Amino acid sequence: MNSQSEEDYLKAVYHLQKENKSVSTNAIASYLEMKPSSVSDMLKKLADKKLIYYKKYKGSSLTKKGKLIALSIIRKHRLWETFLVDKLGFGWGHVHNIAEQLEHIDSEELIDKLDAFLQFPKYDPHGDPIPGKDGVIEALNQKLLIELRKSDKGIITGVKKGTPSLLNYLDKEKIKLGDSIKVLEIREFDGSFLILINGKKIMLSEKICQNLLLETYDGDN
Amino acid sequence: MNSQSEEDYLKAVYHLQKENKSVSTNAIASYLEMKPSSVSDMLKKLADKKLIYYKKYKGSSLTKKGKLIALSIIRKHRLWETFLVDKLGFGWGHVHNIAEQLEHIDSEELIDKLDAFLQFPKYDPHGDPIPGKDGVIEALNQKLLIELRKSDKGIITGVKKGTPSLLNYLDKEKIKLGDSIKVLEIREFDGSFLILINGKKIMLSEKICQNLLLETYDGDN
DNA sequence: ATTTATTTTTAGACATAACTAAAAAAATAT
DNA sequence: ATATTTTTTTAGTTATGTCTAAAAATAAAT
Repeated sequence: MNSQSEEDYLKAVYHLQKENKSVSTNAIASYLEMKPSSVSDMLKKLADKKLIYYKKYKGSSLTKKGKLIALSIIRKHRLWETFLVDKLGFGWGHVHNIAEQLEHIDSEELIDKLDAFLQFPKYDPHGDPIPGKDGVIEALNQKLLIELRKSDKGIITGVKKGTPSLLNYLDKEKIKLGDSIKVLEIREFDGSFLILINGKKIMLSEKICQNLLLETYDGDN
Repeated sequence: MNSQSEEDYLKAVYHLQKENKSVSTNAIASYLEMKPSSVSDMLKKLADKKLIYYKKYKGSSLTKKGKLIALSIIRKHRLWETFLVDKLGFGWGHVHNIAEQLEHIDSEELIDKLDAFLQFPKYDPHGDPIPGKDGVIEALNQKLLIELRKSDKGIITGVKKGTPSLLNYLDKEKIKLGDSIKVLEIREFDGSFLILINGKKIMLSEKICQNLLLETYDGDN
């Protein structure tokens, strides 16, 4: 068994690791809000356990074993978030901290039964895919709204950084996962987007567009 | 906030503490499967935090504050057990260890919403009462021995008035808390009871029977 | 190519929460 | 009443996981 702390580190490396590139000690430290020296210590320990590859001064990356553990934590996190929103009626902005605790509960049977209770959801309330028992995670074809051009269409599937202020804003504007949008116009001078959503025209600032994830489908018409 | 460990100790004292009597260090140690020296250390800490009363060599008991915390943990434990059995389909024998972990999740909002989701259950799957938010717990189903009828069974849970003479008498007869008894016969003329306890038949006067508390379970056979 | 700045690691300190072994207090027995 | 046993506490050790401060390695700048 791995400690809660070890699990947090593995998850951090997983989230920071883009395309198998190794992750710097400082990046992990700032992600976890800890000092780099603490991270160094832990990396050594995780390397001893063969959960990460680690070369002094050269950063670290997950081994197969480490990645599987990270994915199982993420699986638990996202299933619990789904439970909190779908069953207990939490707003999607309020569940992260609680799921952060629940993800460390140790019982495979519990997660299997929770999964069944939720009817084997594929995505969590933020639109992030839920890894399977076997660690297989669906990489759906997501783009940031900011990457779209005029006339492109898409379906909102998630947010890049789920800060409460963003989530509250989306709630207020009645923008939710699954909504279809079409880009009507892009303003040169401030990068803001005029979009069509639920039959209404809405202005979204560049900042918002940098954080909205969409599944795009070919939108010539 | 209190650590998981501190919460476990408070819960242990709560469970061991019958009628405000103080609990011995050894009793806590054996309940938690730890060494008495470890318990001593922790008792000092909990006393500093005003969660228990503690006099060296004299045992410990919960303060009002400590008792409220213990009850809130028990509330969480029993709500989670109810969830596991009623919603996830666990057998009631399999839920304890998982609830033991879940009870330490820190979020009042979570517990309130879980309570509502379960439709404010009064008892957990083992039949134990679930304390309310305010720490009010329904007294368990205790009866005086005098209220039982022929063939009834029960487990001794306490005494109504703990006078020395009564306690001495019980000691002499080797009657202690937790002993199972069965009513064999009730004598009309003096109200005395003939009971079966520890495989032996014993006569108990009416006076004694008016002071012995039992948890009864259905005892037709 | 050296110097300077940044990143990372090491070394040592601290808190928590457990342990063992020994001392002290309380309870029991002679 | 004293001796023995049991219970409880103290003192010192250990493991985990954090920290600060200083040293070492790497990266960036002149």
